Amino acid sequence: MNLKQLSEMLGLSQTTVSRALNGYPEVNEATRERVLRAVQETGYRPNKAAQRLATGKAGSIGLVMPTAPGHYSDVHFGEFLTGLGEEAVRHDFHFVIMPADPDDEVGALRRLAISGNVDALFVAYMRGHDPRLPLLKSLSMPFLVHGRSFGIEPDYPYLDIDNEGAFYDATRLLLQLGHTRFCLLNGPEHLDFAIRRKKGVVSALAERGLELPENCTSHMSMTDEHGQFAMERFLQLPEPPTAILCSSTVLALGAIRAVTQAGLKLGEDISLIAHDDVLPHLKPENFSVPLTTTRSSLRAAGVRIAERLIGTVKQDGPFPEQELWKTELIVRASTGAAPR
Amino acid sequence: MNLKQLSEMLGLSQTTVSRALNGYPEVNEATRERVLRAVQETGYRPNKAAQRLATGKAGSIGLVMPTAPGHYSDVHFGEFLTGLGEEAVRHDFHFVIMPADPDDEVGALRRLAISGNVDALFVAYMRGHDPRLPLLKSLSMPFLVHGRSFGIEPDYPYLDIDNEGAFYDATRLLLQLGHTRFCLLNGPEHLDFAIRRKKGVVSALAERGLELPENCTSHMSMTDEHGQFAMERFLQLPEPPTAILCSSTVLALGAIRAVTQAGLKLGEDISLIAHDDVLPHLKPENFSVPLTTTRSSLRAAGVRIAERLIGTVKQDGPFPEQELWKTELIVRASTGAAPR
DNA sequence: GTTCGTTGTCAAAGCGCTTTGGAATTTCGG
DNA sequence: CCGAAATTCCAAAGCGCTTTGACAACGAAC
Repeated sequence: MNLKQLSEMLGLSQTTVSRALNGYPEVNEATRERVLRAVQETGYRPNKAAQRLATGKAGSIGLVMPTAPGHYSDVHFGEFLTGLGEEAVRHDFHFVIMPADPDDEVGALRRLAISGNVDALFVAYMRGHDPRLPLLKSLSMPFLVHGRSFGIEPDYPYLDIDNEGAFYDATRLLLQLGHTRFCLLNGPEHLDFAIRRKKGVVSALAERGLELPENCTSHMSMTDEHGQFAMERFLQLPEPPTAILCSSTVLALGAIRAVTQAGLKLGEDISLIAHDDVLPHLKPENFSVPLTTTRSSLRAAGVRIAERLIGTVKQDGPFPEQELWKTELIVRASTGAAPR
Repeated sequence: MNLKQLSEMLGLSQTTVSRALNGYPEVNEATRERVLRAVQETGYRPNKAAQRLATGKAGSIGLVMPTAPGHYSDVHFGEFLTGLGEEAVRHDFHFVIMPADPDDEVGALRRLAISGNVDALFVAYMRGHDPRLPLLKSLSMPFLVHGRSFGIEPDYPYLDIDNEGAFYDATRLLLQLGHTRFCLLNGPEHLDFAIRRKKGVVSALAERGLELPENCTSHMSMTDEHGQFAMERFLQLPEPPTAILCSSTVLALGAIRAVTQAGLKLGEDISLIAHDDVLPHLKPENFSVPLTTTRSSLRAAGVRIAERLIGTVKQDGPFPEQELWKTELIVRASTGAAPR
């Protein structure tokens, strides 16, 4: 069933039917009623490809999903996507997901953009000096960035959380509890959030005249295995840390395993604060020792990003170009006074 | 840059350029070279919407992502998607993801299908007597199902793992170890895999004249919280179980917490076997007591499904219509002889 | 009774691509 | 050197939709 058939069936022209469907005013209410009823009965749906070809829009936002053999799927990605989806479904938008090797993000993004398949672009996993940003700016297509790119003038639309502030606050709390030997379990070194979180820790320590030694920070993709591995290394240092900052509850899962296996008590021998993306399957309050966390819902960020992006495409704006969300520091049992 | 401009630039007709690009034989090699070079230089890419309109194909497979406020994002979904993506990227295919309320799966699927935006459909989270199956069959569009639908003649293309066999084998192992009191921590009741796994357990027990009482099975979405909650209930039964079967390592995570908090020893007081989808962030060998599991990689299934689906669209077939993968039963430390 | 807005409708052009049916050119056997 | 076959290219139609510009039909206004 296409427009032509439908209009013939109704004895109307395609124009009139199209207008009736798209809510144009210059069509008789009775006629519109009749058309709408026919659509109900026949189950007619406009062909999106044709619609896109004609209008240049088709209600889709594009994103690149990093994937490759050997590349870990990221729990955080799924959670974020759910948030995007939750909002998109309300507007009958969909996503075009282009899987791409992480080494070819720029190429994939360009292909996606000029494929004429999407109305707007979304990018995440920002890096320092991210090469996608110049591309995006040159593309004359709406886009929105989750995170920011350290080292590049923030003159692009983004939504980010205050990573630096979060880890600054967390570090200060641990300092107040008397800790002096810190370690940081961070995400991959090149990623923007990792850079900023480290910065937060370093500057809080600096205020007390302390440093974060190179061998007390570890950068890795955020799996529990990596967390355990790194924590084991930390515990073997000549002066092992008493305070741990951790970029994800997933990392914390592994790190805590290492702590326990070393016969240490979390919240007594070792204090730990993790960043909590509010992953539904991994709640900090459910850890055997409930975790003190800096919290910001990844999913909520997804919802908001979809909202802004869709709004931009539909020209519902204006939206704030930049948003920086504060995180909450929630104290639970994994932090305690430094052992003496 | 579009075809017309490109062809004018080259002094050729659109036809010739199009043919040169799409590998048709009736074009001079020298001409083809020239066209290809021009494409390189200009960065020309065909408009997918136009291509789709003209050919009816555009290299995309559609899937519905269940999502709603309050609906848990599912780790398994992300992992599976990564597998799909890994294969799709090799063929320059992409996904169109339509988010939809779980209550409106059928409607969303229909909309996606007749939107003219996808070449093939993929569905997962199959239920018993799944209403999407009749729809899919009536749609005259290639599709592939992950899982099966209990109660419907399996005359549709699917890829599934042998859920019943897996849990049958796991139960037998526990029986051989002398266990007699079993509990099953299962996924949502209406889902096909849950139905079959339960069936596997029940039939293995039946062979020994045992039953699985109603209050010894629990159906819920697979988060660690639910796992813990259900396990706590099981442990309060008048005759608590010594053997646990568990539909996911995520559930196991919570269940084990409950076991530990009850002061029981895993692998001694309680034996547990979980199904392992090979989630990279949750490896059974990394549990404090390494987990005995039935294993089948969800990601590998994703790769295979994409391979078949893309092959079908490209008419590369023939592919087997149905595939049933065996799982591996891997014994680790979480299973031991029944306590006496 | 003519003119002028309104209102409801339509025919046709155009979006960027593929593909059909033919035309122009080249090749080659006889 | 001619006619047929093979090669190389082109003009135009068509995919399903939106949108522009125009046209009847109808009162209202002069």
